[in-house]
Amino acid sequence: MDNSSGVGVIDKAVMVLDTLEAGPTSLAQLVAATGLARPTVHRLALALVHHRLVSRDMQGRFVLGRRLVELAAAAGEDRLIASAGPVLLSLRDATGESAQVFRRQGDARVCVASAERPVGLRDTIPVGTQLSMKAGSAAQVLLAWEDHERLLEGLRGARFTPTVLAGVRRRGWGQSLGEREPGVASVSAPVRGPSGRVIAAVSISGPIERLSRQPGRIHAEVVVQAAQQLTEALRKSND
Amino acid sequence: MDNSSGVGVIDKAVMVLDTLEAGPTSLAQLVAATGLARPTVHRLALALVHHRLVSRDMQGRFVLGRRLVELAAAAGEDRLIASAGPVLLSLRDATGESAQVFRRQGDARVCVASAERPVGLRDTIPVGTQLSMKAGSAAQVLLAWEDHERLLEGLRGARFTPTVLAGVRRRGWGQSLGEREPGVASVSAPVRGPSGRVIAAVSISGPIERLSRQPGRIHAEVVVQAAQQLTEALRKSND
DNA sequence: ATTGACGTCTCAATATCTGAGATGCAAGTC
DNA sequence: GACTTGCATCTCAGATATTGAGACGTCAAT
Repeated sequence: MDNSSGVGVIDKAVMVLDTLEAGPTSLAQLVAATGLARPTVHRLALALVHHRLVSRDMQGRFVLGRRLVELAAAAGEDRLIASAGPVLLSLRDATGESAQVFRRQGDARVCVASAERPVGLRDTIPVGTQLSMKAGSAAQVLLAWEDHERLLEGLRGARFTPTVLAGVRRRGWGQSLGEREPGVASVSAPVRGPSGRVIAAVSISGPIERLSRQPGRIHAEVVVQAAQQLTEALRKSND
Repeated sequence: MDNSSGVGVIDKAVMVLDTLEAGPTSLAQLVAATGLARPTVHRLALALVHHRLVSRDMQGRFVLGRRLVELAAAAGEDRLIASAGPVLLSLRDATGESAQVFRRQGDARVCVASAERPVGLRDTIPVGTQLSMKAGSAAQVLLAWEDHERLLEGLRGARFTPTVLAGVRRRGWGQSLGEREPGVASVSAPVRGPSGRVIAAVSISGPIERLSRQPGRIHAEVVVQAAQQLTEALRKSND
């Protein structure tokens, strides 16, 4: 494989990062592994330290830095949001309701993607909105597959019960009526990461009058399908 | 803050990565955000794409790349291993037994750090060793706090039972006698990440003759303390 | 058909990067 | 204590890699 990108300094800096992937590495070892001149490696490594892409351990060895974890988190978020767009548009059109993707963030859930029903009575949840983990079908789904203790902690003060969460796990989806806001119904299903763990929830929401008092009966199938499409899309873009 | 590292190309490349942290960005937007000349940004961005630190979405916009996730995973592993060393040495000395840290990897657990008892009858588990998730106190601890379905899946074919795992959750530690290997006893406790989730297990292991048929009764306290020290060390190095 | 915005490419000029060699320090050996 | 070795850090003359103005191609809007 041609390893030259056309920008020599970046090629060399990446050689340093690649070498550090194996673990803490002294300057001498970096020189040996990269084949570069010692002052060159020294200067590049210090530049990467300056930008927190690399740091130094107690023995002065170079190690990969925290900034990489920050950038990686942003990269992961990008992929979820990129994949969610078309899936939510399809779901909105199939159901005629607004559709969203939520992620958990501590004691709240955050809307990270949204496709709104364009006309008439509709539930509007702008991207970035933080909602409670104590109410709503998305909260149920984000909680249902947590470990026992976190599940019990999450249920404290919640508008739903352990029995409801057991139902969510059995059926693979959740529904709510007026939990987050009077008059609003919703249906949600889990998005799973490559390891199978629930990382997000796909939801539709709208007025009870239109979604009925059993919104899951009508809409669960397409919501579950949309969530599975998103799970598949994320798995594929890992390859 | 002085933003110049002494290597101009790296400074500029990092400006591009920093800008992309906010999400998919066109070339024009990168030019505006970085203040660099258009061909410069173009060349640097293509070089980062070449090394998979950046990629392009369906609209041709630049996005943070998958290589960052790979490097971040390595960075995380580095920190666990770096923090584990002194903790395991203390634990080995306090108990007189070999001490290890295990992480889960699919259907196996892997020893990522180890401090061996130097003399006499001892249990040796070299770093990198893969062991079963179906036997041993570390397997119990890595499994006990999983969600209900993953917990049930993990119990299939296991040498321990749901009742044993409930005890692990209640006490905060697990013990085993001859599960992984006849004549070997072990005690393990959970290491938790910043979100509180179990990410690794601290263990001691040795002959039943020395550890007794109730190794937890004697050693659980220091194993739990060692695991909590490691949890704290990881939390601190996030700041 | 024309215009404007954007992405991509070229290449002369020069600013940056390189790396040989020097220096400082710590650890090991005698 | 003196000496040697190995490693990290620093300097700076010279080479070259990088820069960015300008050209070109494409596409969407008018």
